Amino acid sequence: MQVVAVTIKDIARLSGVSITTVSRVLNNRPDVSAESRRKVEAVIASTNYIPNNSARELVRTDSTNIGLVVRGVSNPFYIDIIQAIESAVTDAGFTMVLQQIGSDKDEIAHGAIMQREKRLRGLIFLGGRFDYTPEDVTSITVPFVCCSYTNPYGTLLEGNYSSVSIADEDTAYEAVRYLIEKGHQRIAALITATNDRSISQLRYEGYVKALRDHGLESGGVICTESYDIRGAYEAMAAALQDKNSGDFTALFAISDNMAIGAMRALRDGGRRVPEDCSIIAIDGLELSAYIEPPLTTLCQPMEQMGRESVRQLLALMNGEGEHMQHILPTELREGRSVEKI
Amino acid sequence: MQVVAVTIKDIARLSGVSITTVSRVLNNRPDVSAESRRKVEAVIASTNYIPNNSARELVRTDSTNIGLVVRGVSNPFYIDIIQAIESAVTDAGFTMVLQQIGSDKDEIAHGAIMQREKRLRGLIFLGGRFDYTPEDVTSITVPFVCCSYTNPYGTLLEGNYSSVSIADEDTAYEAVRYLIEKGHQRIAALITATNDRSISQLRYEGYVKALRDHGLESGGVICTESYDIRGAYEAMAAALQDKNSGDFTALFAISDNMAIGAMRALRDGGRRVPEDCSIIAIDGLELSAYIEPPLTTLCQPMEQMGRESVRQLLALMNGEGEHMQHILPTELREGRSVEKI
DNA sequence: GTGAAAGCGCTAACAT
DNA sequence: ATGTTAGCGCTTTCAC
Repeated sequence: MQVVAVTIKDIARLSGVSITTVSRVLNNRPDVSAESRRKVEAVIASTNYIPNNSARELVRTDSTNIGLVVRGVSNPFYIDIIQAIESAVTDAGFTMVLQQIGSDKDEIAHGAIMQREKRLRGLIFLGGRFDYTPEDVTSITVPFVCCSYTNPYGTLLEGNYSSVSIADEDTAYEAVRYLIEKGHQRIAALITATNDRSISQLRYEGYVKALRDHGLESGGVICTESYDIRGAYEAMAAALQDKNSGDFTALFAISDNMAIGAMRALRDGGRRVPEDCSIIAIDGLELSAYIEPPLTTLCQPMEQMGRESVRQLLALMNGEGEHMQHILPTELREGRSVEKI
Repeated sequence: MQVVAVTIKDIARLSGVSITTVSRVLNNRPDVSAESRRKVEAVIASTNYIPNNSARELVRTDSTNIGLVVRGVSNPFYIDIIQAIESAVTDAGFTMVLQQIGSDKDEIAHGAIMQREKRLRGLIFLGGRFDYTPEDVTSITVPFVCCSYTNPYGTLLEGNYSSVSIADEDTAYEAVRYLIEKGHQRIAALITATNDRSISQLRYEGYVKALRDHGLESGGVICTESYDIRGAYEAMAAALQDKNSGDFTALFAISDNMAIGAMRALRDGGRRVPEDCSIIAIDGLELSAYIEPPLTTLCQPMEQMGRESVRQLLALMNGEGEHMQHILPTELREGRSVEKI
């Protein structure tokens, strides 16, 4: 099955012109006679010739590649962002090169490798770590933008990197305040961990602050193993078994996905949603509006987040923009998962 | 921001050895003295040097790349398959190169290009067209496997290509028979089109056959613009407005996603699920088990489908296997979306 | 309008 | 154990 590749040399030989002329045809250069062009194109078509990209990239000094490193393959929240980024990148005349990596991998290292391999002009990180050090960042020598997260713990200087995200802590605060305004006093939180330096931690901190500002005790903090539905289901099911937990009238979940898992566990435990337990979440997946009951959630502007990341990156690439932390607003989408009590 | 790249030559110069020695260190060859290796590694670390992959791939004759072309970016059904493929490919010592393309794009053309650019040893197509011609296929000169679909209309000879999929028509038949066994007589179908040569058409044919075999009339065929939730919602909502439609006690949806959209539209139209309308679908998304009511669906063995595709591909690559159409079984997962009447 | 020749960064004989 | 050398397939001066 080993096929001997057709090269530019073969095309040149078969069409009776030089390699240079073939190259010109390949790159749509004007300085080729119609006659030569026709011959070369005919040979290319008949041989199924496809230029070797490695060779092209090796010799070319410029490129139009923008890299996108996505951390955490199966996060449904990313899909719309990826599409927005892809279309914005394409609109700007660049090519998006996507790389997915597991949540246990280091996106900076991958980005650095990709930058060289693909001769990237810029990089976007989607869903990355929070604790970059200035040294980490030096391995990336092209402009980059953090999309959907920022560097809240100040391990980077604000003027030294760019990000586009929501205000996680504030958004969580708003979600919890919404529940409080609906009369809830015992509000539980469904998170991954209180101190894992992740989005979960930020949203948890918003939850804590909202409770404190309103003089409320926590209705329980339920931690999951993972961000997925099943993890949320199991954590909630376990919490309901626990006699010390479960005494809450409302739940704040850090993601729609986790809210859906928790909702099922609540029902399986004999609690109705929202009659016995209200639920609010953050993310705003399209799906969440279709389930029963429709989930009340704070929507991230995914489309805008993607486009804004690209806009910022292009500005940096052109040497125009300053580094900045772009904070986008979220929007409450009321479903029927929260009830006034 | 234009950074002059560090090359192997610089590393050689800075560490006082030849380029070859650096190359040996890079490729973990044994024939380098500990001393040289140490020096080279130190220089590499201090310069953040990353080998230029284009140059490596250009000169290498072999590669360990297997390409995966995914058609239709946002299909949630693919995510588990992709992960299964990735892990199987990695386990076999190969690297998976993923490329997503829109449903309006031609995966064969992309695969052909990718094959050359990435020096692929094999290709897997996930979610492709049904109507390949033998000529289309000639542009792919490495072994390939069609995953999740096959070539049911016989435009290819069976012994000339490989595929791993479910029996779409039979599975749809089974779904509809399940509804019939539950006492339903007026069963509607939610599909994209009756004759678009897609999975939708195959499943529609299974629906038609099941009705015919049981002497039933169709309860209505509802066609959507697209495979997504919203498209299904709108199509169903429109059907319910139509006085001539809507006279069904059960719905067969060709995908979980579409079932979820339809379920919402039914409820918004004042119908309870399953009391007023039962629903069954095909796919078996994890999510579908968590919604209310849990969706009754015929699960595709996504994990197995991915692994089997890789197994078949590796066999072809080794010149061992024969071309074959692998048909995997589906499994009924009963939720509570179907009621006996 | 066309071609010869240099070289992109790297690997792999083939010396030594 | 190490270095010298010849290309991989392509683009790009620079002549003509």
